[in-house]
Amino acid sequence: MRTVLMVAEKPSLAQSIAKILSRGNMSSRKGLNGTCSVHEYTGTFAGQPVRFKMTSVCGHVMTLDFLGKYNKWDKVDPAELFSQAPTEKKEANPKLNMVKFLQVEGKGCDYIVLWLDCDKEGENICFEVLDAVLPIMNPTHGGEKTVFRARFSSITDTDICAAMARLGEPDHNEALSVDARQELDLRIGCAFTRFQTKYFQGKYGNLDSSLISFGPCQTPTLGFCVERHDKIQSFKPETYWVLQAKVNADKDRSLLLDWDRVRVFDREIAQMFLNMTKLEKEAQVEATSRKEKAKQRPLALNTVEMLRVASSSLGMGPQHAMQTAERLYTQGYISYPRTETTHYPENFDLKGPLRQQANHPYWADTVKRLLTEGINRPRKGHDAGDHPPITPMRSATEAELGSEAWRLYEYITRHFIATVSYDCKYLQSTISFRIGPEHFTCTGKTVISPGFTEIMPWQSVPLEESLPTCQRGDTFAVSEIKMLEKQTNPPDYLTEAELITLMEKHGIGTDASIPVHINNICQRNYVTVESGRRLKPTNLGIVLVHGYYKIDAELVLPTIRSAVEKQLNLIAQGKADYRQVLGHTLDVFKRKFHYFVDSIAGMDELMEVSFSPLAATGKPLSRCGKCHRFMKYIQAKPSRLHCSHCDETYTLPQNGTIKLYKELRCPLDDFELVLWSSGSRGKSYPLCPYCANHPPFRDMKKGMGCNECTHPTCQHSLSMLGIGQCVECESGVLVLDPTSGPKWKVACNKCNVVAHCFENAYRVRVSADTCSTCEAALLAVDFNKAKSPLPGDETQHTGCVFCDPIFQELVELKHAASCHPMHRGGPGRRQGRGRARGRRPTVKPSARRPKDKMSALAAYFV
DNA sequence: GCAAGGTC
Repeated sequence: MRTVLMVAEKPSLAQSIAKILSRGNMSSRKGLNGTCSVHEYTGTFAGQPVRFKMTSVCGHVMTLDFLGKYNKWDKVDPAELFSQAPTEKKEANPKLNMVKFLQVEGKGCDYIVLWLDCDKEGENICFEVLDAVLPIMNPTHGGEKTVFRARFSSITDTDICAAMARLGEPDHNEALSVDARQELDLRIGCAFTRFQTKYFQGKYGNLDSSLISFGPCQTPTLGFCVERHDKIQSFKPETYWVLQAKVNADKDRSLLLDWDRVRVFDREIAQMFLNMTKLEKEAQVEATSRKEKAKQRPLALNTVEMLRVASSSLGMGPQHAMQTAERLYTQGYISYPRTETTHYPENFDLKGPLRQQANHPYWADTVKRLLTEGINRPRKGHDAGDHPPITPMRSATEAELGSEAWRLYEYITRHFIATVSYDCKYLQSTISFRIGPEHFTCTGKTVISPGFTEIMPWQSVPLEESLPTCQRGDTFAVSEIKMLEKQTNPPDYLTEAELITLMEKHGIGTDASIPVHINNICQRNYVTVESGRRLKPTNLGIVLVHGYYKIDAELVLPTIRSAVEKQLNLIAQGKADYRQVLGHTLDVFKRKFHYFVDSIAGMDELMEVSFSPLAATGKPLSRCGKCHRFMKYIQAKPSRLHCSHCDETYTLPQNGTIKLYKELRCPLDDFELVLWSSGSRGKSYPLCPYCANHPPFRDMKKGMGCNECTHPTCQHSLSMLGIGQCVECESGVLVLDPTSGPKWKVACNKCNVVAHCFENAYRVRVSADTCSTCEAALLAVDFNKAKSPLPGDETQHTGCVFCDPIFQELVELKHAASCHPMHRGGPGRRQGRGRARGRRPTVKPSARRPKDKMSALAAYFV
């Protein structure tokens, strides 16, 4: 029997499609990556009995990147990234082993049906799947067609079955347009980002961002926030005047009337109107009206609307809201949370999910009434052909979800119930008055039936006192008429919800990527989130956007994305050649890039105002090995040392503190050593600023400290302080931390394993002798007489940390605490001591040879 | 270390 392989874009879709096509008669198993499942069933295909294997990928299989050597920032001129630098496709998520998985499942298959999402990205993934699978599938049977594309516009029985009945072919042009987009985004984004980052970081010490990034989505996103900031800055308040009148409605009630002119900006004119009206005793009713109005029930919920409400009403940022929604989805509480669609499919079961809410303590009454009296037909929304709108899938309580997830779930559920509820109906009454020659109006709203606002109380029509009944010609006594002086107010900073709306409107990002872009501009310190989730640009954010405006406004305008997308659409429609469009667009941006580089002084002028030059930043810390003057320690990210005399910058390890290490010097280059520490519960090691940036030996990499240095005789090196192989990781070595006493530590130089040992010993040294059992270096430990835990009044003992029975009591294995609580812990403690008995690290003689001039010279004197 | 797009 022949086999048909079918591939969807995500595991959840593979399951729903397989369920529909097999009519629930399938067997499922997990694939080798543990994430994707394979659903199998039998049926007919091309007029023959076949075995179907339905599975999925997890989004894109591949991602685009530069060849490895072009990812070295200091070796490649960013301008090369526009054309010379070759790109390659890499597996998007190596952990998922997607290519291997597809090949294992695709081996021996005769046909393939592609069920990827029906958008351009999905079309592109079709070809990623084909690239992986076609080479290992069975050879075709005499030119017979073997590759099919299923096109569906919703995940419903009818649609899926119809798609299966008329399979087509994948659209290569659409896929190519995505290839072009990927290459453009990569080349343009990386070139600008690298140039800006290097240029400004090399000049300023307090930029407080480790990366000055640029991108066709993130930069316009920042642009929106700065645009609002500029409006606030340039706002000039204006004084205006309004007339306010009060009339007596009943014995003890007065009505406040609104002036039909609203306001005037000239005091004298306002005064004139006041003079004309203030002597009037009565207000004449000129007209009355009563209109029934409706406030519409909401459209079915899609992702962006959910994110807007999460931000504005729940105070939950988009990234966090999305994570929460995804968790609710995987736990089966809500439907798939990434969708653009606001229209329920025609045969969508609305009553099923509603019934599940019928006993919920918060909304049972409303739901029961809807079920007995009949639900309302939902409004016609937009069908993007992706997934149905977001709906609750089963009832839940706050206790089982936890308060954060509950609040989002509660909103989704209330929104869903509201979509099948009735519109809110209210009566709007208006009375038009005349006082002297001036006209005034009074309006009032009374609710006739609350409809959906019962389940969405925050949407209710505010309660107002009803207006008195009256008719044309009636008069009311004027109780007060006065002139008020007011001022126009500046707009406030952009709310996250407003930003989402702007991004959606201009086509910046997608429902899935909008939260990422917003998160990016926060993390890069371009904006901060203020109260009410308003986004206030930082100095850095403002300077960047103003700089782009000055040099080339197109770099920050929202049209930067849509203009390129227009070109890409031509590829997708087969109206333009992929190579030509790509080449042309790259050429345009290459010119923009060169112009930007040439004009960077314009942005730099703005930087100068807000930031301080490297030489003026930081505190003197340690001495340079070349000029022997003090270098300044710049704490702001990325933390580094700067020698203003030599005009050199040395980057330091991040996320820790740096101190001077007893004025000790590196024997290779004479630089003073510094001590890096991740905190009292973490680990610390000395490092040479020069070696960390210019690794002295072949087997050393950038950023390494003395605990990884293979210098044969330096007292701080791995060779002198290393004890034995790490108990947990593959390549690490446990190294004595010479600064840790009296709470001595031995820490792995690769992972976060730390052993606390010999508390209160006053001296711990690594001996030249090794353990006869495990070859680890022996430790010589000296205690004070009073504090010695050693047996028989001994104060000194030399032994192996792993094997010595006396030492075993004095050593405790732990993991270093990192700065962020999320990263604490690390791999679990192994059973027993694992392969704790490590060899003493040996250094290959070839590795000892110093590599660069400076250290070669110094090594000569060692 | 960089983009934006999928998805987990």
